[in-house]
Amino acid sequence: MPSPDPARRNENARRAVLDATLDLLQEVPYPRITIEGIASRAGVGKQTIYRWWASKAAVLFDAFLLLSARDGSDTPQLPDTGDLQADLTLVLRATVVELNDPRLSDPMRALATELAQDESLAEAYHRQLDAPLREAKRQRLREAQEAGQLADDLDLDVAIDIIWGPILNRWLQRSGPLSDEYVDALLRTALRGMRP
Amino acid sequence: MPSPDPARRNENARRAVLDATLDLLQEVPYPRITIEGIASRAGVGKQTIYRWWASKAAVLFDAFLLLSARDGSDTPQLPDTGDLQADLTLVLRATVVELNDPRLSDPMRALATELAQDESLAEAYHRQLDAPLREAKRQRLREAQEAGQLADDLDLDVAIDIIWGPILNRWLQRSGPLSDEYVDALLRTALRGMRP
Amino acid sequence: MPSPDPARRNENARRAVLDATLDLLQEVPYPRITIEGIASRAGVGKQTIYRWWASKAAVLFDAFLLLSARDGSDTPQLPDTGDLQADLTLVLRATVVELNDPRLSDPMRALATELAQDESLAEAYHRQLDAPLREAKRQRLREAQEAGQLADDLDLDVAIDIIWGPILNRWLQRSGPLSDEYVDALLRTALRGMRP
Amino acid sequence: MPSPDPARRNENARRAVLDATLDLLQEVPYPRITIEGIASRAGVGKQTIYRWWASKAAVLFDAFLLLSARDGSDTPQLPDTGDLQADLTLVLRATVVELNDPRLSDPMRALATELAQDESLAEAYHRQLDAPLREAKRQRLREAQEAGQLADDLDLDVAIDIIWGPILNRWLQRSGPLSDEYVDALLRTALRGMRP
DNA sequence: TGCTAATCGAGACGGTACGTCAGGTCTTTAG
DNA sequence: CTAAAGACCTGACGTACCGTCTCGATTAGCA
Repeated sequence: MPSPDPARRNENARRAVLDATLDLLQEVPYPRITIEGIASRAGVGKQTIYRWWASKAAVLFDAFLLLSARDGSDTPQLPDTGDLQADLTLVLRATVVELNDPRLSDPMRALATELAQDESLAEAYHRQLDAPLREAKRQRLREAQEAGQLADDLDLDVAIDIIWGPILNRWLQRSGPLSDEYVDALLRTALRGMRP
Repeated sequence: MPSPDPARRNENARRAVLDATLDLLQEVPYPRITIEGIASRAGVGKQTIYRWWASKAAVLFDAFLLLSARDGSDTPQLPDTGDLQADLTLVLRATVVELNDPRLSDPMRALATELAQDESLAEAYHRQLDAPLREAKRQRLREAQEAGQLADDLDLDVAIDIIWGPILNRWLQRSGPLSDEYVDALLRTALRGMRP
Repeated sequence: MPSPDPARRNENARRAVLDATLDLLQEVPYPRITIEGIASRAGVGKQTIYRWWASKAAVLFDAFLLLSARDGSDTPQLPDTGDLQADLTLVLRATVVELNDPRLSDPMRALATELAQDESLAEAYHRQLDAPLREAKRQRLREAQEAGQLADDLDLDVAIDIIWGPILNRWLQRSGPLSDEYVDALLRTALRGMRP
Repeated sequence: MPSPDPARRNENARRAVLDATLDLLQEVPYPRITIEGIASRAGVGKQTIYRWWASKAAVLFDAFLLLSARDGSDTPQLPDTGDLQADLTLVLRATVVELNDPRLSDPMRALATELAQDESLAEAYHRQLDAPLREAKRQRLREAQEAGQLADDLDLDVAIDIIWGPILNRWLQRSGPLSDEYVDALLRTALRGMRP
């Protein structure tokens, strides 16, 4: 039972599957999306999906890779005007807009729930999708640290968690609305703990 | 088509369903648990489940209510030795132990993913399960605030999010290990931003 | 588990069940009639049906008894003008009209299929419903025999089967249309074999 | 929603279903046979049955086609020794043996009750199963007619009904035992009416 | 530039679970 | 104790998808 030869893979079919998945995510709640539905929407045989992807979650994941490659640059970067709080306010407010937009929020939720259930998928996610983003955040904080705006002994990964964790948690668990005021209050308190 | 009369509900059947659900959660990953499986394990007809619960998630939710009522007291409370950081360290370390224990972690993950997908269930969760816990946290912080250990203008809900959000997010997204060191580093930075 | 005491039986409930059954037979094909449907239509508890009847077929049977008692006299009789062929033509044409009328044909079909499947019900049918009718037929033939219109050695039960069997069979198996012409042709040939 | 492509039909599955049906008919009263039971006995998915057959009755019908194709020749024929009464006695006694044998009688009863309830099935039955048999009967009678043993003006279809109808009716309605004596008495009277 | 082997769309297949319906039993409340 | 009501366990219904499989009909890489 040899695994399929990637060289012979039909790129059209691959794109059709991922596009169909993204389309369906706009129309149907993720749990009700089926492999058969994706195949039929993509005009593709079911076997073509089973040949190249291990699970519905794997398709979803690749669809996200495609989406990210589409609108994000390859090496994401946070703005750096020198004013950390202002820059983060900008970034987090933009994030909040995205998280409040069903077109982005629904697919993200789908991926998030798959990550929560599937350890190996979570690993792939953190390596391929989250890592570059996290590195950009870390880089921005490092620059602030080097500029003396953050404490020298601050653990930057903890800092990232403190800044982004509350928002992501509030979003995913629906524990409250995500507003600009919330972002401001969060950043005010969070950053206060990080200054020298 | 009248909805069933709660007065005639068989408490034995209700308990059997919830117990079976909790049992199965120890054995089978939540997505592979089925209504049929619960019914058969509970020695109950499928219709009895469909009569009283709207979905598998609703059963899961009630099972959690039962579980919480079982080992948590009715009005949870955080320890108060006067030393906020020490108390929170204790609490968070205990939380981390729970989150690292599959017996608790797996069911919680199941509920968390359902909350992420189902708005009305999330509402019920926050009202019935999360609210009392959150109130306990708020109460503990308020006492610290009144004792002058926290800034007067601190938004306690934001504070709660900053303290617990990073941990829950890291746990659910599997973005990194949950260790005592992480708890300590998190609390150190988080609380520093909240002091007067 | 004593069987119920017939003396305490509620006649209203009994009639309501049988009437509901007859009503439903006008509206729904017999195989899709359910005990629950009868009970609900009759405004009667399911248990009341299960207490007094052994099966849906038993209810059907009693409904027929009621129906027969209603429009047939207690001791049915065939016309006797002295002209056997004319009398039988009259009777069979009337029978054919009934068998072509869905309002009568459908319930009869229902009973017929139950008889074919359930030996004890068939026995009850022949004893309670068919016997008087058959006796009337036998009586009419006997009179013809005594009047010298039929052979002395003719087995009257065979004669009855030859006269009515083809019609009933054609009706139940739908092997052809039931018309007056068919009745006439049938009677002509059948009776020719029975004359002295 | 196109109907399935017969070219892709799996003959093994088809045979397994029909064989399983015939097997079950030997073991379980027809009304208690279920599609699930057939599927499981045949080692076949339920959907495979629902894909190719419209109802349990349709499966039963095809099983009968198979059975008939098995032991009956393609073009059945009645014996012709020149002595019509002797030939028919032979045939009807054989029929009576079959009708008294549960292995044949039970499935026939099942089909007969379905025919009584389902007009389109009855049509298919008469076209595919009954017609050739009836033609053979008609042919045998025609030859007797041409040999001057039957009246020239005899309607052969009525004659067939008079000969076979009483037996089938007595069998299906269980109105009396089917014995050789009954066959003889029946034939004696019936044929007497048909001679020139 | 054909050969040939893998991929492709299609969809039948053996299964599992779905959510519904009804069967027959049991319990509750009222008369 | 009967009866209406209806919850209960059971099991079958007919449907939807699962993941595997087979079927021609393209391809795409090698010979």
